[in-house]
Amino acid sequence: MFNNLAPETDSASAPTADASCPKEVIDMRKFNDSIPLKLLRAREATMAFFRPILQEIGLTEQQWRVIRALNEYEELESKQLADICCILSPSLTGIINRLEASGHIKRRKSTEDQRRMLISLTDEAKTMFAGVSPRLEGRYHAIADKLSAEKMALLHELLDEVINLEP
Amino acid sequence: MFNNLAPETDSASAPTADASCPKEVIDMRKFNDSIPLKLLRAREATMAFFRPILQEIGLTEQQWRVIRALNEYEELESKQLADICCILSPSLTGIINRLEASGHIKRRKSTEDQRRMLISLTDEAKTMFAGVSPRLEGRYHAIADKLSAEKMALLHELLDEVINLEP
DNA sequence: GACATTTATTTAACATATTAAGAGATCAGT
DNA sequence: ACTGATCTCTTAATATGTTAAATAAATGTC
Repeated sequence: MFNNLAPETDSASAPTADASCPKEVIDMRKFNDSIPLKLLRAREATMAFFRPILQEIGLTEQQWRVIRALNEYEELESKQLADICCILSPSLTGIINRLEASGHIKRRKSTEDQRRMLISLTDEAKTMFAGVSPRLEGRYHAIADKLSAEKMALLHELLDEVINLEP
Repeated sequence: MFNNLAPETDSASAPTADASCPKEVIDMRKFNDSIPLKLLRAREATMAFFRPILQEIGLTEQQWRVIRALNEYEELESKQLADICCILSPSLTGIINRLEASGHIKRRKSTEDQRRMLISLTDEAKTMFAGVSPRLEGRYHAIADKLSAEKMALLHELLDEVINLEP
């Protein structure tokens, strides 16, 4: 039997601790124990520290990720950018277009391989990045402080291992 | 899905080790050390275990999350579902509509509060869930095995702490 | 050197994320 | 009972996620 019944009231059954879980389904994880969901929630929790600042400067998470990568690698191909930023190519196409239209990035074609598109930040974007980056770094430190540096380091290690998992 | 960086060909600058990094910014994290990005990558890595199965049955991640929650809580309000599944209400509206159109869920209005929409699985969806769930559980165990149960438990603890962080 | 095969990027079609605003229902205080 | 605030859900507008397919340039093979 796979269905475990939640207690029924009319409108809502709260996330019950449910101590009456039968042994046949003892290994069945509860909904909230899902690792992918927890990773999603954890990401939301951390992004909550940065979102207000990004919203203030009118950039989305993904746009900032692209700008941050370009600030570090100077010039990148579209595919490299997609890999680094964890954004699929079709999504990146739109992001690049909008960032170019807003004057944050510039593009040129590789002279060797006409397929490749090389992307880099404009001077204005570099200046903007330098101005905003400290504030975001501050929020990052806030996270590390609240969690403790030790746990933060441990989390990094574990996440690296998870990232390297392959089906 | 997200491969590593391709080797540099054109004029693209590699992940600059940049020995000339001044001390003022010695604590500036490299791009790939961002916790939100790592959480995103880790989530991708884990979802890679499940995605093929979900694609096989023609359901998206979010749709499956909703179905999984309803299977556990039997009947939920739209807002409860949004909270549990970590999906914003406007997104959930569409998901609910599509899941209803495809015969996976049914909805009724609360008799007490005409604002509230109560949602539950159809019998067909319950049967489908019971059939597919074991396969997904198997993939879940594959993750736990590759990572080790101890690290898995540790990761759960750390993620719970991160989730409870507040700006 | 013609040809099928790869590779980088884009387009298309649909689903979801995000923020703001709107329509209805309920509740609080008067 | 009346008004205003609050709550639930939906709609709207824009941006991104996801898969498949198209385009064009480079590569490999015979």
